Amino acid sequence: MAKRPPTVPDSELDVIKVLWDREQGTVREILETLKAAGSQWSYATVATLLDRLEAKGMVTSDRSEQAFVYRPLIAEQDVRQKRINNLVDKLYQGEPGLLVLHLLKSHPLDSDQAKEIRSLLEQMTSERNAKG
Amino acid sequence: MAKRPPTVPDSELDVIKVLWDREQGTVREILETLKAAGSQWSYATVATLLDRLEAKGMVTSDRSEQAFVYRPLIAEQDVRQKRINNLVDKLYQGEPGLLVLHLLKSHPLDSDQAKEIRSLLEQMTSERNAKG
DNA sequence: GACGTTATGAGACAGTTGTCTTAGGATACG
DNA sequence: CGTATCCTAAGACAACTGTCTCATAACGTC
Repeated sequence: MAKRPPTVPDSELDVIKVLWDREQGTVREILETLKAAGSQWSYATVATLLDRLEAKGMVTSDRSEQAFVYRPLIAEQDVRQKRINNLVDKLYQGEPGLLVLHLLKSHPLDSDQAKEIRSLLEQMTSERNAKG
Repeated sequence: MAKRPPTVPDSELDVIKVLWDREQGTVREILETLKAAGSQWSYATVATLLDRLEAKGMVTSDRSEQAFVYRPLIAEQDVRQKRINNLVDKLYQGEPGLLVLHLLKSHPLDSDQAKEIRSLLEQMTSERNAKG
């Protein structure tokens, strides 16, 4: 039964997000950043999470300093993409448009974003027209 | 450490989706439906998944016939909502608009949907204007 | 060179998920 | 009634997640 492909669960996500923000960091630095944001995790928890991320090839570490310095190997985009695809496949019949519709109906947007979305849509439509 | 709130993992989701479609069903009926859609699960797997869903209060069962008949207690909307909220919180800074933007940029829509989205947006905008 | 500070390694442990086996009870039908 | 069929119960088991403890190794300081 084909081993499941590696995923980035929520707790690991919190850790790698710090790396996306600051490009790199040691366990302690990440821990401090997370603490500042309200996390209660212990040093060991963060270290374990980084280990697991490394085992999955999502981050690398390099020991030039006293402590390992971790750097992300995957981009936030990749994780977003995976999560979206899963959501769309599982709950929106593979139709991203349905998800968009649902989002617009159930979640209020601020008007800047509404504007941006509209102009993006117009742009897409005119491109399509220009081509077709 | 507060127990985690109940979730509906992917495998259970496949099962409850069948119930959303047909309102209710026995283990065997669900199994057959899933098989028709390409699943390889055994009878026992489906039964376990239903048990777990029931333990979490997501479905009920009622034995009037020979076999238990299961019915969903939660709606697809609920699960969608939870998954979206998680996605938006974890990867879009709590801003649904960012997710919409991302979806539009990275996933092509067919033009019917594009139209629908545009008109929904227009409607929203005019409502806002009418009110404000 | 002994001592405290920090870092790593190893691994524990419970809860969740994905999937199944097996034993035993109820049903149906000859 | 005996046998084949279908059902439920019980639980197994490995992989994954969420968290942590503890031993031990390296570093810097007096």
